[in-house]
Amino acid sequence: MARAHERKKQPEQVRRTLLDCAAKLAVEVGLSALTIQAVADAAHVTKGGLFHHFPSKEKLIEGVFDDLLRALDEEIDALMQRDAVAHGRFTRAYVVSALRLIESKAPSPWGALSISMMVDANLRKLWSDWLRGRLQRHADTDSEPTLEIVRYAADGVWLADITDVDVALRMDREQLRETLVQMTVKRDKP
Amino acid sequence: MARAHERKKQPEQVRRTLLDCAAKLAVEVGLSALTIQAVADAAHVTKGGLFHHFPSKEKLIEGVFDDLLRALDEEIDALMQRDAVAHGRFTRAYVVSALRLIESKAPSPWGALSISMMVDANLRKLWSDWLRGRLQRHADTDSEPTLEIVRYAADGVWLADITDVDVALRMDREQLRETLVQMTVKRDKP
DNA sequence: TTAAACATACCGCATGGTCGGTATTTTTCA
DNA sequence: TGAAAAATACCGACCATGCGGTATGTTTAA
Repeated sequence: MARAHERKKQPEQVRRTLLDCAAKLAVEVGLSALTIQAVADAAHVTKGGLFHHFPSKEKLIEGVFDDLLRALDEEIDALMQRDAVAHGRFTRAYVVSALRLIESKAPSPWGALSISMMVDANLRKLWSDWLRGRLQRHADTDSEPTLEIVRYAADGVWLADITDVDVALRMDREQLRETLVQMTVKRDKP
Repeated sequence: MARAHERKKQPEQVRRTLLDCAAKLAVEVGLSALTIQAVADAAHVTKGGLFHHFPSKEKLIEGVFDDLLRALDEEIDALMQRDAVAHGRFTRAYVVSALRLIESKAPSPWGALSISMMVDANLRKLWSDWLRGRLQRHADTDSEPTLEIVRYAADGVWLADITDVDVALRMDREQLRETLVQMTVKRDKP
């Protein structure tokens, strides 16, 4: 098939640009206010061009979301590899990833997208499937009740952050992460 | 045709019906897909009639949301009154309320509304203010780090529920609530 | 009579999506 | 090799429609 070096025009490049622009715009204006036209403009493509790559707005969003999930997968995998302790390994990576996502100053598409994920049943399923998959994969190390609660707490922290619920009484991220991670270590029976 | 001898409608009644219908519809179709026309239809009123009571769609939603917050306030207050232990009293009520909201079979407006709350900056502020207010009010009993984590976890559980993220590996609500409540009791220094 | 509480009709407009056409590669095959 | 053929990538004008909102008329309670 494709044998020569890809030095000429980039056929797949436009699709990528579209995806990137959609993600970027989703951060700026929120997914609910995201318009196909704006994405096309940002990618220096007409609406017709966009619809050539994606059959519908829905599919475009799904594409962006897929990207995000893949990136999250990679990050979590990397974290888990560096973790020597088996018990709660995934949960720790989950917590750290979640906190890291909201810590990074540069607004990642996660904020806008994950909010919309909750609104859109389609995206919800993508997320649900992703999480279920990982949990099944790590059932041997991460199904302890305490670990579940820790994951829930991470979700809560993350939620509070992306929704800008800042109540000024909270402990800082550092402490929060430390405490949560601490909770994942197995308690020895006294 | 229209029966002439129907009881007169109280003026405030229509407003209430509008609010209720909006809440109900928000559950069914999601707030982002909620249309003013649908609300008016459901309340057996025309769009003009609706706009007589609410100057804009935004205000209508806000009205519904206000209702929810008031109801939550009442529930939490009631729970706190029945709680003899001071430490973590609010957090316990918060947890129980949150879990109860998603436990009730009848879908409450909380699901759809709180999802949209995250999307809409306006509603986010309402929530943020509400929470900050309560936390300040109970600063003496509910500012321990552990309690904060418990509240986060409650948020996470609630989030997982309203977003239908069902991963089949979770512990049941009963156990979850019990564990969380248990975490709110003050640990004696060993 | 008067003001509130509705109904009716209509508007502006943004938006997702379509459709026919065209330029540019890639493939086919004599 | 190279020219025809076909597939691909994109343009740009257009459409259908639903939506929030308004302007104004009509009924009802007091």
